[in-house]
Amino acid sequence: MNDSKNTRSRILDVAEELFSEQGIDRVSIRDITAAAEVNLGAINYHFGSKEDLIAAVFERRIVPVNAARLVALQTVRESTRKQPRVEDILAAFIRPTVECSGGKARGERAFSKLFGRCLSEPSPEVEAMLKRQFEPLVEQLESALMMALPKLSRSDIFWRLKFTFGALHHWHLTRDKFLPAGLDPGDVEEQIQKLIAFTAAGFQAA
Amino acid sequence: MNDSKNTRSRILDVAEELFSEQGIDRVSIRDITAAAEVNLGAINYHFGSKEDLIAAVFERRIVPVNAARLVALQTVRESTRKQPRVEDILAAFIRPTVECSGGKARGERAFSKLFGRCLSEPSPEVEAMLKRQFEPLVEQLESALMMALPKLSRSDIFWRLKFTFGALHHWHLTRDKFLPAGLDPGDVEEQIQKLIAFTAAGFQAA
DNA sequence: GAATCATTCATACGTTCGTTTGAATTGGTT
DNA sequence: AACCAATTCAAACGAACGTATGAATGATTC
Repeated sequence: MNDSKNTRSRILDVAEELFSEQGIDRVSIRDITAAAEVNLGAINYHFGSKEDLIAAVFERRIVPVNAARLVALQTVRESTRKQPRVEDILAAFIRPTVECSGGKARGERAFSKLFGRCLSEPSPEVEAMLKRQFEPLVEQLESALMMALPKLSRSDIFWRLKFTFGALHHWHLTRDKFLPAGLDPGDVEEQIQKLIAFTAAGFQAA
Repeated sequence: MNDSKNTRSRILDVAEELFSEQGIDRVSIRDITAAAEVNLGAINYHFGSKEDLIAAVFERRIVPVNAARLVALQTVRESTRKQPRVEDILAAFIRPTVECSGGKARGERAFSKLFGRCLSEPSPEVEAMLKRQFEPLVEQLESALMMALPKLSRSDIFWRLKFTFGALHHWHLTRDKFLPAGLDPGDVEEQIQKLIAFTAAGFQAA
């Protein structure tokens, strides 16, 4: 068990959790190193700078998620010769964001919030990274949706996809917040099905 | 023309624009006072602290918007004896967020981004303020939606409303970002209609 | 026109931030 | 045992932060 790897990955895990909980700007590298029980200099040694750590934290999650999305999308396209189902396309887009979180418990929640937060982080570096990571995915998504919904204009596809992004990420970000008392939130699978049903119906609106 | 009022409102305007553009945590009070061309001490003098300024900036916009939403919602309920239309309820929820922005141009964009940002700000103070400002509105919204869609469970209403929140706020936050080249974004009215149509269809999903 | 109040101003305080430095420590190789 | 590269460590750096202070300035009232 390499000790360096331990330090590095412990920093990544702690940073992910703190970023998820408080947002990037409210977490100092001293917060991270203290919680990870590593030396203050460890972040700059292993990652170079705070910005590089931020990129590493987000990319560690987003890269495999978007890769899984592209694979799932390709599967949908291949399994249907003519028109893919909207639900299947949206499921290919939505499901990997929960399935790639690995274990459950608080690790899952941290990832979920981190993922939800990434689209609302005001940092220009994060925004540039998002654009890079999401561009090919959005392209494939739009193309698949145009096949599934040939009546829709490019503009309609674009905006409805944006609404879907918003619903998905807001769900990730606040799924354990603002819960009214006495309402059973149900399990994750239920919530995902609700989200897919909601957005699929939105796409199929007249 | 009271000079104090000028300073106070100039601070509010500048703070709103900077918060919208960069997020709360990335804007220092020195940024604000410099852009507003007022003295560094002006913020602490007029508002007490940065936290109080933040609250003032958000509440100045959210209070009238949520008030207008409640009025519009009441109008919908009164104009229909039995079942209100889902589209009308959602319009009562969505339209005030653009109509209360006052003038157009960059002022509107600043308000729009500020509004989109408020739900994703990680500050606990902002979150507490949101809960206070949105609780009565959400109550009315859920009640009206249950009348319009009696087949839906409370849980369904809750989650679909959350998805709607996400779509609305993400639209506000990024409506001039990630626009693909060669796509006419259309005007605001078009986009709102698309959003209402999308979410209304989502609510009416089987 | 003197006194009183609200506002503006320049300046400084203490804290926290990201980063750097150079020495100490570790683990593996010869 | 000696060496070397990788890693950890304590300490310090300058910059930026929110806030506080007391003197100047302006307007209002008597």
